[in-house]
Amino acid sequence: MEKEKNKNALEALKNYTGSFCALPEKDFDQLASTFHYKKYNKGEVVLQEGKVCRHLWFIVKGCFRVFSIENGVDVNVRFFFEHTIAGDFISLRHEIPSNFYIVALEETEVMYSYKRDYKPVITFSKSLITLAAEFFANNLYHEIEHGNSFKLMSPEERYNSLLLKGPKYFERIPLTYLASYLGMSRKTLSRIRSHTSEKMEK
Amino acid sequence: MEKEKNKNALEALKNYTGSFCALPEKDFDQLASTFHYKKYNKGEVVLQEGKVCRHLWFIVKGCFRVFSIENGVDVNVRFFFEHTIAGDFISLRHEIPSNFYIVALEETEVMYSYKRDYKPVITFSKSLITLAAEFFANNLYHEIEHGNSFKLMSPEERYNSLLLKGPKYFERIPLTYLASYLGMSRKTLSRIRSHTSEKMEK
DNA sequence: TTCATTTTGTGTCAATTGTCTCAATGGATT
DNA sequence: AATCCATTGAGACAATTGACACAAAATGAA
Repeated sequence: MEKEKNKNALEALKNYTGSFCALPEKDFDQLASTFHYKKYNKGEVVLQEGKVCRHLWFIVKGCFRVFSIENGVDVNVRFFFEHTIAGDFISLRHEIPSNFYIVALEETEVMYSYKRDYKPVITFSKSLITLAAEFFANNLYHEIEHGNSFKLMSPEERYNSLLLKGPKYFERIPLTYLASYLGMSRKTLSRIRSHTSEKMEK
Repeated sequence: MEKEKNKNALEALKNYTGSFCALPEKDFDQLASTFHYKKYNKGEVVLQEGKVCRHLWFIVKGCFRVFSIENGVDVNVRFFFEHTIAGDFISLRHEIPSNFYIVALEETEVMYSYKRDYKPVITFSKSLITLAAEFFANNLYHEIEHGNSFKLMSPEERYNSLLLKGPKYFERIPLTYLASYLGMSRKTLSRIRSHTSEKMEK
């Protein structure tokens, strides 16, 4: 049973890496061998603020939210859904304490891998370095677009562009968390929503 | 004379790549051979909105601003200073028309390289792929931090954190451009500045 | 220097957004 | 069914921010 889950999870991981670049079987297997299966309960803390992030997580099923507490207020900076690689990339890279909490929003299955395990494997394989470069490039483009949205768009436009990214945000993430992710108060988000549904009725 | 400039520029490029990872002489030379020297006048358009970005620019001296015109308003999303690599990375990667203008804010000297020239060189060298991965990772971290600043900080805190990044922003970039980069109106930026200088006097 | 242009600071007023609050809603659990 | 708890929507009011306009200051060119 546990083996079965592991197999499916590795299959998903293989699809994920494959979406960036084709890896020789051997290289994928070596990378995959550094990953371990784990399940988090809803609400379980994945990474504690102040701790160095020493793994990354490939999410097989479920999602994480990344947040910090600023003056007692819960501010969500990011969400990770299934079939993406999660982690505090800044803490991972510089091996400094994380400024964020990571918590499972749902019951979440992951494959996780320690940096001390995957790093040397990647360093010695050209195809895995290419994978890493593609991964960072891909993340960079999404960060740029998300960051630009704060300069180029009004709160309402940011809301609409999140709608376009798919319904999963609104189906699975409480609005309170989405509000801070969109850089607005819960009240503003609520106003936008009632405003747009009014329009819909007309 | 032109050769002399070229030599200095390549020296700067070498320092820059060296800050990410040590490259074998041969690999650096191959990469460097794809770069050409060019000088832009102040105000000169480097990339036109709607055009595909086909090069990247290593800035030897001077700076670029990246902006788009939203409803007739000039919104600055990024600045590139000397000793960094500039470009519209999204347009470059996907070879789609850029949403942005890039314009020289000062008289600017660059080494530029076409993607069609540098891409194949990088692809065949493990150390150059590593360089690319480090480059993307480094940019990603800065983008993450900048993006988070819109969720975690007030306009005034964003202003202060830009001050901490060094005086070059305020010495070389008109406040009008900085305001939109910081996601606030010129009026708000001006208020913050007069507010903080009041405090300084007390 | 002189003139034109760009950049900046600020006043006024309107619009937007936020804080605080509480009641309604909807699950989940027993 | 009854209870608990997390989530949501919205009212009242305050604070922040923005749009517009204009004058002062700085900059650059002739």
